[in-house]
Amino acid sequence: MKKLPGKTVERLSKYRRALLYSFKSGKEHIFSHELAELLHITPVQVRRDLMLIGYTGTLRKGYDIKELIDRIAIILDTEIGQKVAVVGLGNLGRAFIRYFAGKRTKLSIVAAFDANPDKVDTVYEGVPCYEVNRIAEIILREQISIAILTVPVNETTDIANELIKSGIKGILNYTSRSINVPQDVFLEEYDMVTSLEKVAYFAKQ
Amino acid sequence: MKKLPGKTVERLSKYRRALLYSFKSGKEHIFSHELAELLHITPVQVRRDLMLIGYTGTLRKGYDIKELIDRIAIILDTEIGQKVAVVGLGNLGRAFIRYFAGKRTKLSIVAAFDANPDKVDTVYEGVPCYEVNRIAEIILREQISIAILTVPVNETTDIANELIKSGIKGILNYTSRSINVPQDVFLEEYDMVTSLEKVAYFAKQ
DNA sequence: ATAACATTGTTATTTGCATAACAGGTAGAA
DNA sequence: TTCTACCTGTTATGCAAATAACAATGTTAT
Repeated sequence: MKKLPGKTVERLSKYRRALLYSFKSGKEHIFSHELAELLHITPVQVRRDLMLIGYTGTLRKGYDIKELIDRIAIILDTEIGQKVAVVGLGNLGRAFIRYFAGKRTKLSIVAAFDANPDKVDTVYEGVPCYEVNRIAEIILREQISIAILTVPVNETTDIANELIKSGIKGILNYTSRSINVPQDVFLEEYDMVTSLEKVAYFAKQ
Repeated sequence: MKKLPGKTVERLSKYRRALLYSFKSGKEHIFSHELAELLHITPVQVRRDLMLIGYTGTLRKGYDIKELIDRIAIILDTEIGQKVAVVGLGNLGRAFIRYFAGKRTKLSIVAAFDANPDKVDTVYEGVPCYEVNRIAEIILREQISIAILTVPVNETTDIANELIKSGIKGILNYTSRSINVPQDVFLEEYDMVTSLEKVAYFAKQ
């Protein structure tokens, strides 16, 4: 399928979670305005997104929740799943691991890396922590395709290059240092401090 | 001054950090292409942003780093500073507190809240943790205007409403449940799981 | 002196995305 | 039946932001 807009992909992820929640509570069909309300967006936005993935509802009942969940899974997931590594086992890295622990999704965190010897060779929520110099080895062995980068800022560039050399396909960079990636590596950067400063700016006066 | 575009505000935050870093290493002037390189954006973008805040460089030396830092501070900061609360002292909340601990900026985290009795009345990195039912009281007493929301998903809505009732001006919501705010409250939402799923989507094939 | 160059500041164009408008269709009521 | 109400799906418009194009200006080299 043709690549979808990034924002649509983000919403699909959110739709799915909302739908799973509704489905668990026994609901079988949902209207665009109901789904929209859960995400605080407009019904038109919902219908437009679903149009893009070619899913079509029924006029009187809206969308079949189970079908739609499956449809989104076809778009977002891969058959065999994707493996993820957390690089930097600080508070942020642990937050990620905790969230995914025990959830059986197609995304699984299978390794963590840290420079601190106290953390190396421990297991956090089922995820083993390796020494950072083993990145290439473990990524290859475990077939990891995605890395979450939560290391201290001055290590960012080196670690990022190591990840790229190791054949990673996607990086989620939470450090405040922007990184460079080749065209075939997808990069998403998010800076918590910047977000807070943005909120502060718009919250004043 | 007229409100700036959100994206420009975000970049101003990043410019400032890069500039502070350059200034510390002894640099006094910087060209748009140098600043651009640090953030991995284009020089045009830099100049356009600086045009919007009305700062003008010199033709041969580029921008005066110190002056520019001060100029950005006028835009982003307030005279007396803004106080921030972290609601939910989990891994994510601690990550935020740690980052700001000891940094003397105009944004200071002055309170944390948590429902867990083991955490209440402890101090993390200099930030006292209060029971969640004291939100209104502490926000008023400490004149807190910004809240970072990192509570478990099912508590999100109630806590958000409590914050709004208490007169908060900006909320940074990291839970996966979207919230509703009145017009005069600025809301920024970020969902780490969605971001990871987005990276996974674009990283496949 | 003047041409070539490097850099800033501004205007114009393009792009991606959200919003709005509307066309189509089915169930139920009158 | 026929009308109304209420959905969905699609096309059209508007908006914000990024990119591109270009005008202005001072510096250096010839």
